Amino acid sequence: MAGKGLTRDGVVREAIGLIEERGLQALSARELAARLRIRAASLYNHIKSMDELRTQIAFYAIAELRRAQTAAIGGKARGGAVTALAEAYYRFGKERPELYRVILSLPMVKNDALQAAAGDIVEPIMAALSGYALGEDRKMHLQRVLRSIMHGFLSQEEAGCFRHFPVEVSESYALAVRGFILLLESEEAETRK
Amino acid sequence: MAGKGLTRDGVVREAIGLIEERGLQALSARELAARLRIRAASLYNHIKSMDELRTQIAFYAIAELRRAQTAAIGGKARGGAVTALAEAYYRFGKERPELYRVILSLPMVKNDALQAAAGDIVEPIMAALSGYALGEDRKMHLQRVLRSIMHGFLSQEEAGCFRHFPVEVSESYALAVRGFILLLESEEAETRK
DNA sequence: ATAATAAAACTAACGCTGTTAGTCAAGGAG
DNA sequence: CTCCTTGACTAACAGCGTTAGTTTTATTAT
Repeated sequence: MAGKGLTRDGVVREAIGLIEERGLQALSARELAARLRIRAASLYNHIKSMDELRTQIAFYAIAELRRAQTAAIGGKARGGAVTALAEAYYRFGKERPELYRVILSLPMVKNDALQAAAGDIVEPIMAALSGYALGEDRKMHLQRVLRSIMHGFLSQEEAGCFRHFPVEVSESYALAVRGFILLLESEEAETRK
Repeated sequence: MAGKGLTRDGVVREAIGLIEERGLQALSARELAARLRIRAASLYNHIKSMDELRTQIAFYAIAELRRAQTAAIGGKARGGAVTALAEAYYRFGKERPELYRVILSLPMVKNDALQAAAGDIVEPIMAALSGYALGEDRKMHLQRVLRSIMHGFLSQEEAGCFRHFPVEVSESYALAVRGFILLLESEEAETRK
């Protein structure tokens, strides 16, 4: 091995650090290279392209989000699990905004492996719904609904759409989650009948 | 007046055409200029910057979305109005995907006037909810919820998150809307009590 | 220890991006 | 007819990601 002991993961980690510190749009080849005390061209000994790097970062972001959600539902069931999951999702968006931005910016990229990874977020949600007596298809539909609510809410708050009206944002979110649980119970009753 | 009768609105319109034809990321100063049979630098006689142009495009996109929603709820009330609104929103995302992408990409930009315009989308939604007996604050919360559902759903579908599971996407959306109406009725009952 | 090898750094350059400065030509107003 | 504004132009800059080709450096084998 030659060089400065720099590894591919080290580059990714430095990129994440840069993003969390100075924002997603501050990530550039030259800026990242400077942080690593390297010239921009040398980055290409470790990564294939900046796009691939961004994909790698997205993998990390998705894994972190998934971890937070899985941890949140531990030991809980039904409404409690759903509420905890939704809160964990929200907290992630708030505490690591730049990392969450990476996930928000995914629609722009078209990458099969990444889309599959994004599907990983499905699992904890399905787990949270497992306490409800629902068919697999129904559960899948409902999982999409919950994901839409959480993702949509954070997107809009990030965009500043909620800023101009003087009613509590957290209350709106709680209401949304409550509505989802209502739907869950209604669907469960429908299934049982 | 000198030049080729080119106006600021003409530039914006050409940019929208370019975006709808070749995609949001195909929009560049030189590409747009070429379409107008002009050099890139000459664009700056009509627009202040590419960012300002993008903002202008976003204004248009938001106005169009709002128009579609307002038209959809015409003559309808309560559940019918909400369903029609949600369908119109979904259809807009499907029929003019690149224009909708512009709205999706808004979070990245921080622009006060634009955020205010984004608030315009509130109006038709509030109108759709007007048939329900709800306090103003409650209505505002619920408007946020519906917007989150619609926006979140299209975001995720755009991102390809729904692609890997063989259950109908439109059914998931219909379920989400049904759930929202359930919440609406529940909140109305709460208010009346 | 020294020579060979492979990894990782380097410099230089290309084509792309948005943008500014300075110039020139053409149409309308006094 | 002249003035002057308007909108086009050319030339250039700094930044971006990226590639090719070269040199350094660290490890391994002799």
